[in-house]
Amino acid sequence: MLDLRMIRQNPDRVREALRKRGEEAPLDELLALDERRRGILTDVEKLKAQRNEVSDEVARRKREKEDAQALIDEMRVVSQKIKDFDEELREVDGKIQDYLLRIPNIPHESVHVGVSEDDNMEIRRWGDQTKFGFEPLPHWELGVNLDIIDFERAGKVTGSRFYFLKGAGARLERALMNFMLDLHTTEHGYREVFPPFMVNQTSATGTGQLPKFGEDMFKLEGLDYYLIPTAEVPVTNLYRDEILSAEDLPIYHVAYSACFRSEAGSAGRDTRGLVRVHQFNKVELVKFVLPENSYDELEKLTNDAETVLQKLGIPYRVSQMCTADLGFTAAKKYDPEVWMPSYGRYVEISSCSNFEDFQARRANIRFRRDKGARPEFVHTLNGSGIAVGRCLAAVMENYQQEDGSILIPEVLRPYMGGQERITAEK
RNA sequence: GGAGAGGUGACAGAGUGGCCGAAUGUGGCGGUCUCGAAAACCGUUGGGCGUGUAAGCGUCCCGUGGGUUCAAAUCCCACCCUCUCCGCCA
Repeated sequence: MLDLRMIRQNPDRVREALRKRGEEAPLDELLALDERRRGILTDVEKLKAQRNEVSDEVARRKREKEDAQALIDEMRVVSQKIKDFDEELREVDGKIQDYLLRIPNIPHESVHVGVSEDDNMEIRRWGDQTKFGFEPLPHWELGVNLDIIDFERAGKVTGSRFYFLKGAGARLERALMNFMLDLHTTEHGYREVFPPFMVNQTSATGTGQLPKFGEDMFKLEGLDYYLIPTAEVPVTNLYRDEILSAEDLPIYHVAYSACFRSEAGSAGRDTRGLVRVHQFNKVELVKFVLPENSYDELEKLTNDAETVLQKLGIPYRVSQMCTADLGFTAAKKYDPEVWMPSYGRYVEISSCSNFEDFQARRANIRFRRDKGARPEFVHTLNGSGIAVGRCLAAVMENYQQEDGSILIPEVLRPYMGGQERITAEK
């Protein structure tokens, strides 16, 4: 959420920034509401001041056993006026909140302008695209052949876009998760948290999923619980409505969670395999930092995600999102993308963003620079470190052998009981 | 799920209609004292919004949201959360 006072002071700057994202925000209406609100506030607060003063006088007279009836009658009228004003104020406030919660973040000045995802820019590349001396198979065929992924029975048991992992496949998934968590906790300084997989509406609003993107989440019927689309939601909301002290910062958290996405509006896309499913595992990195450090922290965060891919030996590149592809909440965003032989292109496997104070303002996460200083909003960042399901697919495809077996990357072998290769079982 | 108890400032804990944004204690910060420290003593110590260059002024906040009243931490209603006992359960 943007700062209303900032919008009031720089409406043109905000309009221009949003235009770069391809958004038209109805700022005039918002600013009119804001003016209306402040007008009401001035009036109603005057009346309240009067009421407070007269109430004291009533109390005094009662104590002195004097008559106060005239004052009481007078205040009855004033109180009614206050009530009317308050009601109007509530209404206006609600509308303002609604506007503010639907305005996206402002892109950072270092983000290049674009009109679609085609304008995203590759900024670096690691490793060579995997070459095969044979016709490589997509991971969904490899998985079925080796009987380590079962889409068909998942369709029976649940529905489309679900899958079972079996045997070495299930273990490899677990190995990836543990490898990532261990890497980030022991080498990159993140503290592990294991979050709830459901959150309430306030939390989903805090990180920006609501109110605009409710249909992307699964909601529990009759309850104020949403299945999390990413651990970003519970972990960022850890410190909602809190004032941290500057010594606490930066805070780095890493969290494993299952992620649930309805994939509304993506019917027909990536219908096969593990790339686009309703439930997947992800290891997420979340940071709370001082505002002046957040862009350095974004670079480090992205590197931390990339380290996973380097250690696994999977070729990848990093794209910087243009203004049109930042998503609702980010001021700047990098997407590490892995080489996926079946797609013949790089596929997003992480997304590393700096939200500046956009989420912190929504979730009211603040810090105090010094004792007695007034609280400021922290900057929040997060990035996948990394998506486990897509990573499993990338390992399978890039490490497949001509005989249909899959070589296990060195760093995962300790997590696989020393196993070096996945072959058909039985 | 059933029965009961409770949610007040950083923490502990008073306050049951008016001088209570809130006693007192602890902690924090500043000071006196001291070679220094401790102790003791003195002072100070929340957040939001509006207004103002600022100092300040005003207003709101005692789990949340409504209501009663001239006036609510205090009375009423609903909800949320915590704790205890019972039931169920991985």
